[in-house]
Amino acid sequence: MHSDTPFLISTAIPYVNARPHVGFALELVVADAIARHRRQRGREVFFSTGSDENSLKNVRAAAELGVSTQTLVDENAAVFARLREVLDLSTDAFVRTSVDPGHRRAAEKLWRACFARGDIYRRDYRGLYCVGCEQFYAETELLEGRCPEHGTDPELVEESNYFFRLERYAERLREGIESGELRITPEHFRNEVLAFVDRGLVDFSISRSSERAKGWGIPVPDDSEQVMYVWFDALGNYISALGYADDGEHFRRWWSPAGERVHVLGKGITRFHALYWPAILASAGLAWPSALVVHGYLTVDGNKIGKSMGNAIDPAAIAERCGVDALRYFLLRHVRHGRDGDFGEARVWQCREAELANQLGNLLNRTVHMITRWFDGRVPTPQRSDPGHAELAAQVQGEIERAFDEARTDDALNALWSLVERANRFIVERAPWKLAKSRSDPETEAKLASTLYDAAELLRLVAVHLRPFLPGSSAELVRRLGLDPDAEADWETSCRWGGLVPGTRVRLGAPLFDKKASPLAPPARL
RNA sequence: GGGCCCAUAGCUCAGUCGGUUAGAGCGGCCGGCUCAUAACCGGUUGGUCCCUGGUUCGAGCCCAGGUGGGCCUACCA
Repeated sequence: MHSDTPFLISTAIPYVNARPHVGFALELVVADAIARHRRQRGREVFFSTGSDENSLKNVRAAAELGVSTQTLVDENAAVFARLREVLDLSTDAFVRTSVDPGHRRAAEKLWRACFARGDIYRRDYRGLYCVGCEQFYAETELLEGRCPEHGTDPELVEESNYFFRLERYAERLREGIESGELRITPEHFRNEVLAFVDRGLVDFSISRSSERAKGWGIPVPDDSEQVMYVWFDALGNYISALGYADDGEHFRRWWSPAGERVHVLGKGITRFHALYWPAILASAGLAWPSALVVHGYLTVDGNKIGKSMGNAIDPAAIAERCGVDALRYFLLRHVRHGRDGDFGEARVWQCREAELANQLGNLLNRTVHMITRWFDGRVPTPQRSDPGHAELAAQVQGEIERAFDEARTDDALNALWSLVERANRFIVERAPWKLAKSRSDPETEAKLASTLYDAAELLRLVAVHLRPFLPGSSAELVRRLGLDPDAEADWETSCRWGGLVPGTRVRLGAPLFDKKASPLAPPARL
């Protein structure tokens, strides 16, 4: 893989009818870790996110609050955009579908391209429509003829909409997914999509009457009576972020078949990304995404997250109390890739204390203290490093690379943690505090020096690998080891054992993860 | 109604192709150590593998039927 191959990564763009909750923080953080990891390995990365503002749900939410739709959307989009700082994200673009001029033009251009291909046609449609839900229901979905959400009688609505010829792309989609042209991870979501294709794909509606949409949304080109179905315009954000509307150099570079194009999304919208979106792209003569990374949903203390449940946790509040890195750490290690996971502030505190403070923070502290005390704060020269350490370094690097290839951040962190565990065990085995009592013996002195070098070098490797996950803590770790966090380093070189130069001056400092910060004393039993 | 996913230790989860005594981390308990943030290290405790039936010499794993939870459900087939 050439280092100049472009790597594009995106999150889905959420509705902004309410404030963000931790579930979306998971998606952002997973995408961010992947983006940072690829940059670290020398790739050029473009990481985009944004907000889906043309949804009818936003219109409804605004009406309930008695504010204009644009006002609601502006305010909430700002809160989502602020997550960049709150969650320490490395995003390069934030697309706002209701205000970015480039987005509207991109959606129009995409529509026209599909239309020119003959994949968009008009058809009469009649269905049972619930005004409360703003959506159509099949008869079988109704409960005793009534809306399952509201218990009201649906209206029989008849209108003419535009449709996309999905059926035409069924075989093309199946082949692309089976061959891995479009990778879907984890595999069980790929299987679900293929099973869905097997049952037959039918054309889908891509517009609504302007009246039903309350005038909100992007008008269909050359037909002001209709607005685009929100999914058509929302999916387009991935290319409007790159400047598709102007077909400039930036767009051609990043949405190029030569690079990688990865979408990170929640399991609920897999179908839109695995079928509708590639079909639209194929119709418009554009490349497909190369991979979909599908994540599961979070529950909170075992309960589904919902506004009506009043348990929509604000990720900013968690980051404020526990620290961004503890939140990122929990989401990236303790929520398994592609699976649902349970979130709770007590869980974050618990792993912050047990793993971040006790295992990692204390490892740094004890190592720096010993070097300061016995070697005047300078990393000693090792006579002979433990040969197992170079081997471990290579093994961990390989495991992390393989895990990231499949977006398994949890496994990558597990692999990384074996370095932390190894270092703590190694220190106890060597018992440097005993060696320090017989320093007049050259053999003992050499052993002491080698022991502390190895501990510090293991910590350097931890910092290298921790960087995509906990960028702030990684940088601080690097500073404590007396190195420059901003120094650019080649991936292979930085992963190799022995990078720490003897004589480097380490720095004492406040605990990396201060346990006194925990409000939960004692930590909750889980 | 249909499609799909999940269920293994108190908690979070591994468990390969069906193969001997079902594993890890966290928590609990006991011990060691004193460099360190009362941290660290070792040992140990802990199981109705959701239920019922089937296939098999042998099932956590395969098959059928249930139970519980989750996601999707399109002009429906």
